Amino acid sequence: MEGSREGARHRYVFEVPPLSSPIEFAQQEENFHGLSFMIPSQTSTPFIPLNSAFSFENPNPVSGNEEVGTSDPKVSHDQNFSARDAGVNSWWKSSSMSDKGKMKVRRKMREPRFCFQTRSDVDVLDDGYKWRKYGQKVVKNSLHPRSYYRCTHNNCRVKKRVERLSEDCRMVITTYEGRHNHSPCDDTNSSEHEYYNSY
DNA sequence: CGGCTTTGACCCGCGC
DNA sequence: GCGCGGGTCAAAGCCG
Repeated sequence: MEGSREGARHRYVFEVPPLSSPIEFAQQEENFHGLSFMIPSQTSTPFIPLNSAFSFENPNPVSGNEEVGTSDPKVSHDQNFSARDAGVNSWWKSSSMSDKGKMKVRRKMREPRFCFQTRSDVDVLDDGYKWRKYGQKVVKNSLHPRSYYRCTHNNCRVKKRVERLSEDCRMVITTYEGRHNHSPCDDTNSSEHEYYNSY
């Protein structure tokens, strides 16, 4: 089962706001690097995050408490999808493990992170990258478990969390963390430049 | 057979 | 100090 691949076989039902396309928003947010991987230059697998809620995280948080806001009040309030529920713990952890079950280095991570909300029948949206699931967890205030994915590309530590809204199981919250050091749909070819150097 | 998912356990930060 | 909640690991099993 490969979610990301499976996603390509399904049709997403995005709710497209007529005015503010996430794409446009994305292109204006040059600073936010994590987003670039959401917009593959090749549209062979048309992943377009045309969702009703699309949010960025300030890559340079003022207080250290990153806010994950969304344009959808459902998410930011009802679902409490704040920085805390978006997994603030992950910022403190590095995946480098030296020994079995022992974290070697734990430090605040400054990985770019953003989340968005889509209406989809599948959990894992096909964004052109290959993801491997490494965990699933039932979280509080949510009827649906949260899934944890990691990019399978070599040395790419981008992670994402996927969870469904408890009140509307068709709505999927995807939170990306980190940025890819390679191109989408290009796991085998190593052209790693355009998404890497400007952050 | 290799890669992926599943799932229970473990670890850590935070709130009380 | 303790318990809770969230994130990650890793063994086992599954599947192409």
